[in-house]
Amino acid sequence: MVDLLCVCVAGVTLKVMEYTYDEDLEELCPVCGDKVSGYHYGLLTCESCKGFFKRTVQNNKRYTCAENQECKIDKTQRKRCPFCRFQKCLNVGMRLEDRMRGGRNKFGPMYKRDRALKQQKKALIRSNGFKLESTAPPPASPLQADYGFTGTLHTLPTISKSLLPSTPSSITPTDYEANLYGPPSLGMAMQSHVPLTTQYQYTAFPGRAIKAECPDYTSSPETLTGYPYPDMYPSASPQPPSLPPLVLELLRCDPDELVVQNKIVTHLQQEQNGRGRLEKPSTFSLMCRMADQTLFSIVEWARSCIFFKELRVSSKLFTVSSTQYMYIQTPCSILPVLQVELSSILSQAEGTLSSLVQRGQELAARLRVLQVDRREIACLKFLLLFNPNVKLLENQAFVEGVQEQVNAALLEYTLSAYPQFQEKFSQLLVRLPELRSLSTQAEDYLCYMHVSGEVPCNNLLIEMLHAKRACV
DNA sequence: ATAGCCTTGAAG
DNA sequence: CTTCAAGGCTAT
Repeated sequence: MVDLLCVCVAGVTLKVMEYTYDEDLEELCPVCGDKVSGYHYGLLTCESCKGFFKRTVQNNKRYTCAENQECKIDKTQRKRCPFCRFQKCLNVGMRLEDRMRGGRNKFGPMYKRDRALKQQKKALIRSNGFKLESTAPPPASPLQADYGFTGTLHTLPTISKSLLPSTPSSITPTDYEANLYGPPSLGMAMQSHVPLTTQYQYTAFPGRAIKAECPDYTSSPETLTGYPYPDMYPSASPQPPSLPPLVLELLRCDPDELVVQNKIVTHLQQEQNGRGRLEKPSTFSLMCRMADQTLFSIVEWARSCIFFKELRVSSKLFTVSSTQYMYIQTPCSILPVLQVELSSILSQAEGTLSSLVQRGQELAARLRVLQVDRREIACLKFLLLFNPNVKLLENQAFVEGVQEQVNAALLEYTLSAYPQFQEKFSQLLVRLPELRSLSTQAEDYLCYMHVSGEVPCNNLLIEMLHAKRACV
């Protein structure tokens, strides 16, 4: 249970704006911005860039750039510098991998997965009325001319199907989506409840005087999967202490870790099943995909949570620059299910990654010592999401208000739940900067890997990265 | 050389 | 059978 407590940090900025329906969701060619005509050589591109890439490779063309090899490529200027155009083709991920005329080639399963990913994104946007603002493709970096063409595309580790827990053998797009959004109890819990949005004005903390009757299931420790009340700090009475209303509310929209974990595992299995067992394992790629799925869960959570909804009403465009977001338990509990040993990651991974994992584990260990329970985790997540230190937020006052409220609720809770451990509150808060710095390090690493072309394309993680660079 | 349209043909 | 990306063709 709590011994599985572990931390996954996503260095993430969610740039969110109210979605207007006249804005088209159509994809643009990542090379020149023209209209896409389908998947070509690994990704969605326009007809002309497809033809250009084909000609270049088929006829073994060599171009030279008259400028500094950093020409802008767009629809009107794409003819100007074939060198830079081809460079961009490679940089955005066009590949000639064992292609064949007609039919489905090796890219086939990848296209399918990519489509599924886009479906997810669309559904996310539709369902919450937000648009995840993703920005232009990565800046064309001066990579070696012979960059690419070798397997950065198919590097997911082979996960033996037979060893994994059983999953539905096939998932239709509909099933897939349903699976993504989980049981209705997760996201919908909010809507079926009293309109608490009015209860928690950011200016006024409802006050400790208000004691909830706690009719809710969240008040019963037995139903809190994974985070039982530690017996080490027994409260005076056999019944659980009543929770501050805000803590209750935060818990209510906090998804069950196991459910989240299951969703991610299922997705990874599905991916792997569509991929076959031939490909070589790559730890990094697996972790990217894991992180990517974790992100979906984060977005899910954020959109269903109380204060986030408030923000949306009060501001047209804002950036939840929660740069640091803690996700509990993900890698350490998922990896064993996937039959991947953490130690093997540490040995396989090169320096930076393994030091990241190590730091994460150390932090997790420190949290473990604190016996963080589920209610506290729910609070910590909010404290990370609504981070007033990030100046990009428009409604600074609101964010600070949230911080204040959550802080107060957490303090109240820890004091009443763990009277023997008076410093628990401050001990918890002291971990936040560590989390943030780990998150930043993870982000930098991801950025570096992305520039080197190592991150699988069409990764939500990367989109977030771009969104962040764009608004800093 | 470019880019829009056409044909092919494996996979579902 | 249909789908749809790779490759071919050709007016610009």
